[in-house]
Amino acid sequence: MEYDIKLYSRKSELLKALAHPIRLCIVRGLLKQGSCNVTYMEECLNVSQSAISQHLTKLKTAGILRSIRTGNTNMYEVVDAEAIRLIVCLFQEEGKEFL
Amino acid sequence: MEYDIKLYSRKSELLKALAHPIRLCIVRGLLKQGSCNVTYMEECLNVSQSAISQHLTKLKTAGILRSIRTGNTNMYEVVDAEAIRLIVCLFQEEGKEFL
DNA sequence: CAAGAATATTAGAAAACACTAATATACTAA
DNA sequence: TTAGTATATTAGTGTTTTCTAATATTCTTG
Repeated sequence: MEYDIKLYSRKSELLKALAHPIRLCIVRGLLKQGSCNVTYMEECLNVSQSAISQHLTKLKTAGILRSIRTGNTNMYEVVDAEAIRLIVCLFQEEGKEFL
Repeated sequence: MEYDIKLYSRKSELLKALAHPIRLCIVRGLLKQGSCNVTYMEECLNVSQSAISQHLTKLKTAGILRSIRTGNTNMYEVVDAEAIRLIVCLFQEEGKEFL
């Protein structure tokens, strides 16, 4: 049992970033529908604007999402391949497709 | 973006349980070598006995590990299929085998 | 320009986490 | 039975997380 701190810290940072029901739903939702803006998420998830925004910031800081501003709205999308793999794995039920 | 709270909470609990470098190392180590006891982990990871024990408890509570007591020592092993899938996915590097 | 819409940021409080130090429990062996 | 070994539990403390409420920033539009 080798403890490569760097490796395990990096991997667990990824897990931590995803380890919240709202963030998990956001990332999976984005994977399913490509991209969307903050207000839409706010309405769907029924969570305050500030809370959503803070979760998005966390996901962005972790390198999982990026945002593209178009005028007044900010579209988010998933960009981290490892996160995508993980989500797909996490939600693949035996015998079912994910997307 | 449907927010099935139950589903996402359950999944994020699993992620949270794994989202710590020491716990991640423990679970992956156990996957690699089948099972091992607390003292061994303590020495390998160079973490205090109490800390290890507390992490193990957390993993056990999450249903990821179980322990089998034999006399004086407690052997732990991974029992959660979903956790195994996740770890394998997380550590599979492109083009490489995991185990 | 003024008002409104979309989003981000900040401050602060409550809860959860992770560690240490100390102690408890349970078994083994002299 | 006493000492030692392996592990668990508890209490306490500092840190991190997550939320709300308030405010700030940026754009758009009348």
